[in-house]
Amino acid sequence: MTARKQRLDPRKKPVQKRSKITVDVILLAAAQVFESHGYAAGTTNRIASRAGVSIGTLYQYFPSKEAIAVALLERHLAETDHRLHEWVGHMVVEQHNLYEALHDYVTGMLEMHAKQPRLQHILLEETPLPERVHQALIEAEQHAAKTVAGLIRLYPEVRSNGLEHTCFVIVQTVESLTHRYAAHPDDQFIPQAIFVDEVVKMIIAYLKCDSSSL
Amino acid sequence: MTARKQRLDPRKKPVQKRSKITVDVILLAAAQVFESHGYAAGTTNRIASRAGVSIGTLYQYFPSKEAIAVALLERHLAETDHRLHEWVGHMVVEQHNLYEALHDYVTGMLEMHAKQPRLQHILLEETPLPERVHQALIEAEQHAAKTVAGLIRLYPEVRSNGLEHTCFVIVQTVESLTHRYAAHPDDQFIPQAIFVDEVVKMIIAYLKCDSSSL
DNA sequence: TGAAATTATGAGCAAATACTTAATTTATGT
DNA sequence: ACATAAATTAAGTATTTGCTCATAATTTCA
Repeated sequence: MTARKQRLDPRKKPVQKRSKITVDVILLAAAQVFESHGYAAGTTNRIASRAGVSIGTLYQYFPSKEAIAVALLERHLAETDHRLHEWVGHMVVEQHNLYEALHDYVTGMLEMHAKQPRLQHILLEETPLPERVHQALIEAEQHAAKTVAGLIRLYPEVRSNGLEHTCFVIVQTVESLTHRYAAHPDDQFIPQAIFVDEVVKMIIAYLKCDSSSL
Repeated sequence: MTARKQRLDPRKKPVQKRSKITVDVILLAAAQVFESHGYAAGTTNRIASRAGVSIGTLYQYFPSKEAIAVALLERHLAETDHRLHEWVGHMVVEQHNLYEALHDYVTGMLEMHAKQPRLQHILLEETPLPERVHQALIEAEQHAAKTVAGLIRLYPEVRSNGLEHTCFVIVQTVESLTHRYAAHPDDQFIPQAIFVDEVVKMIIAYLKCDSSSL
């Protein structure tokens, strides 16, 4: 439970096929254990046991419990980034209008967050993460904001003044709302289709609005 | 560390002035300790020590560590609710236009979340809370949505169709965005005034927009 | 005053927990 | 086949944690 955190690198990196599988199995088990027990109660022994691997093996490839959580999160970050670029690719190829483009974006983010909502929540909020991971998260978000801005800028109906701030708010909004919606899928009284539509409507209105509208 | 959770009620409720002070001191200390150590590392012994009270005394008035966190959170919930009703009072008395009203609302929520952002984050996200607390949180949010809807409805420039869903999205948006903004006050590259203004602008645009705007 | 009720004490327990290490098994390449 | 490197094992350590309980101090009120 204590933060010893002496070792920062794993003792071994997997070189044989066997151990690469072991690492994968451990991460898979960790995801399941964290998902069903939370971070604090997701003990390393339980993870090892679930992976069908001895606790010693686990500590060969992960220097600490924290390292496991970080590895899991990095995976998720990479996937989100991949998803975003996939979206950009689609937008460039197919000629979508603004509504369709934003609809795709919001839907994609919602699906992203809906995948393992509890695990993501645990990793992002319940787990005390090292500073560098927080930095990485912030940078990823800023990168996303720029990417979105680059695409949105192309649509003529979008007002151009203050687009910097506007896109920041939009990315934050989509991120927050989809995260929130996906995190509590049960106690929502709005169906997903309507929810996505409303969010898109709000963003479009925001993008078009005259800034002199007191 | 373990979740024993046998006892659900405190052994004693404070009846003398002395013990009432003790309870307050414990809660104050708990807030400080959680804020600086997080939930897991915010041990009951540390809380008692910080409060200048023996660990036994702490357990006279709080049956478990969890109970302390819940008490702290209930305090915060009550304050939020108070704040909301105060806002409604102001709106009814003074005749604000839509922009002013929403500006007050967003600012109020932001101040609310900015008060002890780290503590709130720890209590809301890092702490494993019992189900009934989650229920209370959801109910509080729905209550807030209805209150906001009741006020917004009065403004003639607001479109009337689908206001149910619209207000749900608005409350979620304000809640999420202010929470997020307040949680990471350092790494924001948008000043607070501009942030609030942008959010209000978005909401107003959303409230006015024609729903047939593909 | 003095006895009953309330409040405070803190050493210590039982139950974890993250992690180590010495020994063993399995794979690799020649 | 065989020596070396890689991978796995699981019993065990040191530490921490939430919490109890027997005792003592203080307050209340007759």
